[in-house]
Amino acid sequence: MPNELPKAYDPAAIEQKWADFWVAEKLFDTPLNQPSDGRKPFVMLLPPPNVTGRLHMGHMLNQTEMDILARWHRMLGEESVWVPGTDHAGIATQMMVEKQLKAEGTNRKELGRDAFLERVWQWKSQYGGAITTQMKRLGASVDWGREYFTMDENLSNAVTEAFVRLHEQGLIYRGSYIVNWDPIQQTAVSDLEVEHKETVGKIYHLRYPFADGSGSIVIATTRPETMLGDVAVVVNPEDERYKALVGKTIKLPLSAAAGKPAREIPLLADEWAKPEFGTGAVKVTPAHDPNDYEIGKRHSLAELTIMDETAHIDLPGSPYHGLDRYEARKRILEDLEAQGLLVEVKDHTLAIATSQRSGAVIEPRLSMQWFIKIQPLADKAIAAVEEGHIKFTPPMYAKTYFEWMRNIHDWCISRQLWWGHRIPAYHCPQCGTTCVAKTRPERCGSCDHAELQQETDVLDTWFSSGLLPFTVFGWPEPTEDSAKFYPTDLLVTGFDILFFWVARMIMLGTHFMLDVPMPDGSKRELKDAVPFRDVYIHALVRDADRQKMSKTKGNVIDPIEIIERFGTDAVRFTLASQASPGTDIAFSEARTEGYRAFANKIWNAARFLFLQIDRARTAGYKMTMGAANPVGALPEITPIETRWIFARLNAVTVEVDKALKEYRFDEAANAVYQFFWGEFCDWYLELVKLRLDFPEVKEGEQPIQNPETAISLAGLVGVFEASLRLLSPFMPFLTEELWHALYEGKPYAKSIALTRFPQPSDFPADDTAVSAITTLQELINTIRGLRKDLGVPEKEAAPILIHGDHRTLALADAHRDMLAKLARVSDVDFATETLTGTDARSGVGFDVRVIYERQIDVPAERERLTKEIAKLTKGLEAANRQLCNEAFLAKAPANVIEGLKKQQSETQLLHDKAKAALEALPA
RNA sequence: GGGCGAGUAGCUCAGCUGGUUAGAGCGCCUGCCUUACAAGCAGGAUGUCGGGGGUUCGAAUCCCUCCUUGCCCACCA
Repeated sequence: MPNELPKAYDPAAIEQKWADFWVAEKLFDTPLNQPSDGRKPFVMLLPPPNVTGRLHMGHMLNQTEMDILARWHRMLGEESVWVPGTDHAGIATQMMVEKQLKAEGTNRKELGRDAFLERVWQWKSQYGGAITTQMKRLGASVDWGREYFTMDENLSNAVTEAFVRLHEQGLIYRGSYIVNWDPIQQTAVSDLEVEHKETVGKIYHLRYPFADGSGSIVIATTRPETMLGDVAVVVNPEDERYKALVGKTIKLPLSAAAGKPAREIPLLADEWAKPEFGTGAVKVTPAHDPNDYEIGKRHSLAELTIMDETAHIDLPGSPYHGLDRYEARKRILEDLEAQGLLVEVKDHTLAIATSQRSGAVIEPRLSMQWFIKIQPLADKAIAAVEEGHIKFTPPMYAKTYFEWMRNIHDWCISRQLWWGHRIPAYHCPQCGTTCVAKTRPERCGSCDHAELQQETDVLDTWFSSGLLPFTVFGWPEPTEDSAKFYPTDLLVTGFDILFFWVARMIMLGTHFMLDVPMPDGSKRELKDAVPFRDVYIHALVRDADRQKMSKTKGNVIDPIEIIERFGTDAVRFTLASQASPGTDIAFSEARTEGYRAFANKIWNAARFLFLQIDRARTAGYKMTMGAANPVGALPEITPIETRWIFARLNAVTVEVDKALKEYRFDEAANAVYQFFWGEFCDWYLELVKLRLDFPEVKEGEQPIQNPETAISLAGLVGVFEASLRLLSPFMPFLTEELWHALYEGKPYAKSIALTRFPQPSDFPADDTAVSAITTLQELINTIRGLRKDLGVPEKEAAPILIHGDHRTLALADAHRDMLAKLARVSDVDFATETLTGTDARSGVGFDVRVIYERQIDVPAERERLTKEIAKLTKGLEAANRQLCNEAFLAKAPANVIEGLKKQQSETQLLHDKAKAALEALPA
């Protein structure tokens, strides 16, 4: 029997069961490559977590938001397709396995490329599923039938295809350029993978003597070790101090190597040198600094590489050969000082570039890399957002996006790693030609050599993930899925990958999909080439003190641990209710406790309901549970509170619908919370108890059925069932459990997730009922407050005397039972005159007196009334000021004036009554 | 150096396309085990909306300025 629910809600007892059920039953799977069935699809791509990842609160927030939307759209009857997958995460995964190897006393080079890759796959099959297992525990309603891994064969083929096409289109080039070099990973990384850290370092002024012995020039540098690679010194052509010296030759200190004399380098003029900075003279090291590289190009200078891949000096014959860069710096400074060439050392704040993954200080390095010529892609990506084909929420992120996109640099896509998509380029060892092809060519196209070697570099992980919105649907093949599901509707993600991923998807999506015709064969336009139509950027989840969560601070909240304590639904609700766009979430357990209480409230409301159902059955009432259909008009005899709660349900569904359309998860969550707790539980359940009278059926007697009771019970069940459906996108576990319990294991659908989401049109609005209940609530609240101040004991009933307008009196008269139940009113009597005095209080349409012998606390009442009068006076003054203002009356809209007038007269009334009450107080 | 935000009750945050007397949750105070729920019920207190100036009939909301604070981007030796 359903009423045998435990008294308190225990999420741990039910959640795993439903999580398993949803996956096992493939409830959220959609058929692959089927022609459209005419339904509107709702398509989202889950931002693929790294295969090495563990679930954190950011994931949980992301998945909660996406799941609310996926479930909502699904319940609206749309084909909700939410594609999950994991990213191979080149650097992260390779690091993970290399760490293992190190512990075993070996390394990847010893193992060799093939064996190493085998190890990585082995690692992946063993540990790679951790994060998806955690996702399943969250109840994310993703389509597991479409789960992918970015290194899957089909996706890898698509990556190759994309690379080859870009190369054919002249958008990929290879060349020797200065890149951000990570000396620990020994790979190039893109600009985005570099973090700049403000650090107080030193700036050194070094004296470079002229070769002719005619003097010297002092240069400034923060990296003195790079002087070994200097090929020139430049000064600004307008710099009066140095104008005359330009053209002189410098004898570069410390550059003498075994058997070789010191190198001589020229002093040149270049705009780059800013007279006001440092000494105004800049040393030029083209192979180890991006600016110097440019200078070098302008003056056709040599590019002298002096460091190896591990940032050790690589200058055979030099005394510094083999030294680590910092050791070399130390030695060089010592040697310069010994020669009297170290002029000055000053503190200097600079932004040190470090590698995001390894933390290594980036060493700019000249090396052969692959790049994407980004401008043509960026142009389309900018247009897509400018023209409104992609909408950002919150909109301010569009500004950030434009800012970055308009200052974009070519993207270095090659990585000197082993784990990843290997670049489909082939080098001829004989003639040195490189060709790009989908498959390995038999022979070199230039010299016919037979043994071409594939490029050893792999692609930046973000290259493949940037293609996902179309590759997951089968691109480059023209599939039904692609026709139906591209563009996806929405991307939900964090701002941290706005450039890494979002921007790249937009660039690659608009680029490649523009070439794919529309399902009807027509040419695709930019608006349909975009990878998604909406981007919702969510906040960062911080700890309760607004601190960023980090391992070093030890304030990381583990979602799995927290859901074990509070239940997944409570944690989801916490995140949703805080998810106000543009604001970070300070995750506090206190709040989660509050929502656990909410879950418990729902649970207990269900217990109450089930108890009533059992009582009704015992009394011979027939119960039908199928309430998921529109309610339509209510029968004549339907009591007012049931009319009211249906009208409220109508209003709250409007609110939720509006909020979710705007991605206002907080507003949606607050609306359902307020409705369920503040209205359904606090008022409706209490009121409906008055109708639920089930007399005991004696042996042999025919049960007597009260139609009002029957309709109330049906209303109660109907509203509760609708509430469960309304709540289910937010709290899928609890609602699934209770919904199945309500139908006693024989529900009309396999899951509440497959039912219809409550719609405004399902529930009749009823202004009369709403205003009646509102007035009764006001009356009850007034009586409750008065009783409290009079000191009437909680349990004791007291009679009231009421005076007021006809409508209010009629309501009070007709609903004495409500007053009795909710305000402990023992009897209602009517007065013909205004009621004042210490035991009376006024509402807008009434005065009410509670008859009770104990006198009120006069000083307390005086204080209360004084405060109230002050507040009313303030409001009154404000209103009067406005209403006496000609300009206001002339310019303000009519409805505002009307509203103010009405409010003014009501306030005046309350003010006068309060004033009278105060004056009536005994001295 | 450039860009984008934030400052509202003790705490975390709504409200900000200007319009009635600024809200919620948590916390706090008081009284209640009222047979769905003490993870509960009822009642209560709490804010010159960061400071200053301006626009307007009307400003938490728009503009200027200052203060405090966060984030992103950046090749200044």
